[in-house]
Amino acid sequence: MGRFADDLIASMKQAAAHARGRKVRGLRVSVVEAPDVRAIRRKLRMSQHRFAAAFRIPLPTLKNWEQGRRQPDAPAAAYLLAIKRRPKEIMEAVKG
Amino acid sequence: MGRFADDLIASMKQAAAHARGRKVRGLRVSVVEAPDVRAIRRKLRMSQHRFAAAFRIPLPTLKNWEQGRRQPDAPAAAYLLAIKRRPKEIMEAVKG
DNA sequence: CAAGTCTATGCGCCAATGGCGTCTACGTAC
DNA sequence: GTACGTAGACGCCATTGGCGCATAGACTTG
Repeated sequence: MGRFADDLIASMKQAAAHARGRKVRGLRVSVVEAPDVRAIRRKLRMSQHRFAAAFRIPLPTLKNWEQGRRQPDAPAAAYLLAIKRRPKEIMEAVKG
Repeated sequence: MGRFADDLIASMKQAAAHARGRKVRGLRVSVVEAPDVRAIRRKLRMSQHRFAAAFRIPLPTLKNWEQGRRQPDAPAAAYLLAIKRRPKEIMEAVKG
């Protein structure tokens, strides 16, 4: 299987997990839809490593999100939304 | 005591908590210094309620941070850093 | 003065996440 | 072949996220 197939599978797992339980933290429901981290990253053409470094997200955490093993909590979801919409500005803002 | 004295006390509590244990999550140390949330918010002249809403941070979470009861995790710290440096852009980015 | 509103502190509670390490697997290049 | 970089999978623990409720000032209004 190629990369795309793997991605599809991963996405489906995420979708399944997403549809299954919408609880995010403390039994509640998230207000902001957690953006698709991988899609955002791929769009920026960055490896997990670089993406994590650029936005100061611990690599294991990013992996957890992309693999659907963990769900970004509310502040993280907001952060990702901001990254999605203004990647360059955010990258600049958190640099150095 | 006035508002400023209260703020000072709160800040000192935070400072104490900060100096005491530098662990952030999973026994490790944070790379990004967690910005002073209250300072950022005050600078924007927003109430906790509005600040939380504007940046999609759950109000209780914001309170925990400001009271020094909890420490923003790495992604949250990065988010706060971004907010500190480009408040308006971020606010715009996560709006709607 | 009292009543109501807004703002913020303090704290208990639970499940979920953050964060790390390790192992495995795939591709490409040397 | 071997080395390297990227990424998926999973175990583990302490800490946080997230909520609710009670309390306490400050400011306005009746």
